Amino acid sequence: MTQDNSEIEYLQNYNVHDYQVPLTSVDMSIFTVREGTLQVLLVKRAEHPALGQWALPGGFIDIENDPTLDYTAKRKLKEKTGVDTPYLEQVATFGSATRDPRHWSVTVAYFALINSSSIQLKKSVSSEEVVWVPVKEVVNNYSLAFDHQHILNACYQRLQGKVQYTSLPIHLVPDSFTLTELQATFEIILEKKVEKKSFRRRILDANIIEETGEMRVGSSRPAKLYRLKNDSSSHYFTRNIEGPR
Amino acid sequence: MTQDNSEIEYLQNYNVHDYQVPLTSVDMSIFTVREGTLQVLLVKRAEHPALGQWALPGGFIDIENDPTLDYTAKRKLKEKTGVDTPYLEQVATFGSATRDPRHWSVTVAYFALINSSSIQLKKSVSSEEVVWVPVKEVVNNYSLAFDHQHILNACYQRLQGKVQYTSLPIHLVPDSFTLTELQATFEIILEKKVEKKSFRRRILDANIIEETGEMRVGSSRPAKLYRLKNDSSSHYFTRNIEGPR
DNA sequence: ACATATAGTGGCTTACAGCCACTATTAAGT
DNA sequence: ACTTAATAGTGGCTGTAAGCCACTATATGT
Repeated sequence: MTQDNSEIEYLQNYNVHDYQVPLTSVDMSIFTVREGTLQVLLVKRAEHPALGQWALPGGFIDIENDPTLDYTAKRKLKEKTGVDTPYLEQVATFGSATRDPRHWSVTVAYFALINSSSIQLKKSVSSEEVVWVPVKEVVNNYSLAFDHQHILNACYQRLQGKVQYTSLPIHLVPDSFTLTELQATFEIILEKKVEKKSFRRRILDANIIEETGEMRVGSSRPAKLYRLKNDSSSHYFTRNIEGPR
Repeated sequence: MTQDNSEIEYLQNYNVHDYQVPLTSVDMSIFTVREGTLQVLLVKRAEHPALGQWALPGGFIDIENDPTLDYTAKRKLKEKTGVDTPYLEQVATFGSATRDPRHWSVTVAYFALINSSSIQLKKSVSSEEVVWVPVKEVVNNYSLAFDHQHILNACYQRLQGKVQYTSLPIHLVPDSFTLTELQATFEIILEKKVEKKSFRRRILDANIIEETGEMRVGSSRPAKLYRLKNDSSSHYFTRNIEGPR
């Protein structure tokens, strides 16, 4: 069915402000692994409401300039970190009459994974106060603005859950990495040890990484460096990683 | 940090209509298994825009009366089907400048699973035209309003994906069911045969159902009837179901 | 009684994760 | 030069849950 005259007329007379609509925003958990822990980026709110409180970065959709919701998320990420091509995943949407003191409000939560070598970039981008904080610390003894604690929890649980059966942590290590470094990243997120042999079999059999030809040299036997293969997205395993009992 | 005077003042002067906000709605894929296929409920749009086209049931958040987004979804479901306590899961949120001709628009997609014995109820609830259509048919040769085809696809893929490692189809069979009936439901969604013995082991070992004590009698050996155990949510298996090669 | 049909099981095979000890390869210390 | 420490990487067995398929069990219909 195509547009007829009555539809054209309807659209001409349509005015958004005739309706009560919720506020709609995007909030993100930007994760990285630094200093041996999973950390999340927080900003200190520079405006009302919740002025001065720590919060997840986010903001309203820019109706004039954002073509899509994903674009809004990417824009926010770039504003805070300077990072352009992260792993970005939509997690869930939270909406209620009470989560924002201003109005009925809806927020779409995303998480982004950026590797620790990208995070230099963030410093000079914005004048806001911005910090990296270990997720565990935030979950246990921080108080974030609005329901951001709850949102962060949802993002963290999604991440932790997916690490059981995907190769997501590849996006948290630098472009070239050793298997031991990758395993350590898995262990940090899972909060448990992973068995070396089965980990290596799993990753190698998945056929998602390739040797760079280079080696990482240190104070002992050098290790092969790998990179992500086609830059294709994530691999899904058919079994969960279990780890030693 | 608690509210100070400047925050109170800010909130008093706040007016939603000073800002450009997107329209925000909820759309749902309501699934059931009927006549041996997975079907989805469609409504014929009775209003502009896309008047007369088939669409997923959904609508705007009722700012005055809906406390949460989930409530909006439940309300819509009840309006269309009369069903009160379905399995309801949020799938994803789609937002762009172009998906609705009226305005920048955001929609939160849910799917609901209801069992085939509940669907009597739907008839008299609303005067709108409402139909059950096999999902495969819609995906292949229907044209739905807005981006609803795309939304349906996302819901369908989420469902199909989760059936590999959860017990979701329990919500698509009547309150008491035989293992063979449950297996058939899995097979319909997965679009492949499932091996009888391993299916039964898997479900029984998960400890999520219990015998009712009754039997389903037919034209051959009667089968034990089971019910969902604690009404607890879904079980997650650590391995995907594979099915015969 | 016997055929038919579906319910339900026994017991082997297969796939892949865990386990753990063994070998390999480097830098640093003497 | 040789030894030690340290981390990289592997061989080969065990364990778990899925697949396979033939077998038994229990009803109805004639």
